[in-house]
Amino acid sequence: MGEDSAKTGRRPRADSLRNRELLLVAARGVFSAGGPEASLEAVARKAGVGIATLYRHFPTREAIFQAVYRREIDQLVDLAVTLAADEPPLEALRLWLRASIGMVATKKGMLAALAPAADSSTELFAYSSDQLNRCVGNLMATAVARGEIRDDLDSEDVLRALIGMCYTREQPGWQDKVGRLLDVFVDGLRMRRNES
Amino acid sequence: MGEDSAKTGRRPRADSLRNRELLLVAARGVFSAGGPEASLEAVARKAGVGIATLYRHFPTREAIFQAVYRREIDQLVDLAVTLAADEPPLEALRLWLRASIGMVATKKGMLAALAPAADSSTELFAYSSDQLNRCVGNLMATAVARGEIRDDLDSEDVLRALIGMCYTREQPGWQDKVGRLLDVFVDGLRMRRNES
DNA sequence: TGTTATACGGAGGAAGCCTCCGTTTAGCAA
DNA sequence: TTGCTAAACGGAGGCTTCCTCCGTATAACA
Repeated sequence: MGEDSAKTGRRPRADSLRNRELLLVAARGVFSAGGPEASLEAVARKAGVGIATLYRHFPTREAIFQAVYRREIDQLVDLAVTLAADEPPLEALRLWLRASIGMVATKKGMLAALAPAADSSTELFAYSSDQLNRCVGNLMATAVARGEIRDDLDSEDVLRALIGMCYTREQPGWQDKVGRLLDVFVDGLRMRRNES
Repeated sequence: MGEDSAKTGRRPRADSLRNRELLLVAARGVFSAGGPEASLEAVARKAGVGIATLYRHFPTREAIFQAVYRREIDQLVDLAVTLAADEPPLEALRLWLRASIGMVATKKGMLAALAPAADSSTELFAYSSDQLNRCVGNLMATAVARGEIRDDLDSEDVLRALIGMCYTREQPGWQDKVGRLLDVFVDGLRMRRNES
């Protein structure tokens, strides 16, 4: 598989990289929709590869979860940077929180799934908490500096609100509902200045 | 099945009652050991009945979980009463907490398993919280009245300690470890009077 | 002791888990 | 380009679990 080929100096095969990518994308979709119980065969099917290919890239259920989750975190970090550059501070925060809903959907499954194997996953969990706090903290700091939002909350408060809202039981369409709740929440963060 | 036979006035069959009992006992054992993922077929095997019998008594996975859990709670309530009558207050509390470990082992699985179906299970959850708090509260009150333990903790604190300790990751033999931790905790509750 | 509602057991089809193995293909060197 | 080979691929197949259906057995009642 990909990692091993590094030993021999030969470049990893293009199809291997491509399939790994396809699997991660498929897994994200499947796990977000169906939780961590979702079948690995469904992931392979959605990715359009054989089941053996999935197992070759990710020997255990946990392995593919971790890979998906870590990538989600990294993408959120990138997104935070992009939004901070391109959007007004408050809007950046709002958009970032909305984008995070999908991540929490995946993660919710992860928490249960990762529980058995403590070692590697607690490390990943610590890493992710750290990264997310940093993102929210930066977005908030900018908005506070511009006087756009109140300054008496910290990043952990906001993250807690996000996660708490996502725990509204998963009816069909829950992600939209949470999105709306988040908009209201962000609106509540705003400094009231000169409103009619 | 058992419930339905009430409609016709005919008494429920003895074998039906017996099998239901066997299934509950077996399920308790299987779920405690293996979490809620444990196979229902394993439960039926352990109970020595056919798989269809299990499904007849408990049409869904959730149904058997709820039945097991509710029974656990009720047994703990009874145990609290018995211990309060038969043992010195502090010892009663200690023994009750130790007995609770098994319940938490079952429940840990339940929380995850019940999550999908919110309605019935939140009711059960509220019921159980209430019952357990009452038990601990009574045991503690007696011990406090006798001056055996400190009086600056309430029943929720102690329950939280119990549950928190049980979340030490499930290595083989975790129940024993938690038992020892609990003993230490209970020892910490004691009033220090005249020790050498 | 006979009748019948009731419950029982297990076969069996569907789906998932994971492994093994014959086939294909991408990288590299000639 | 061509050929070699490590590397990756797909899917069959053995196993387990889920859940249902149905023929058989038996407990309750008359």
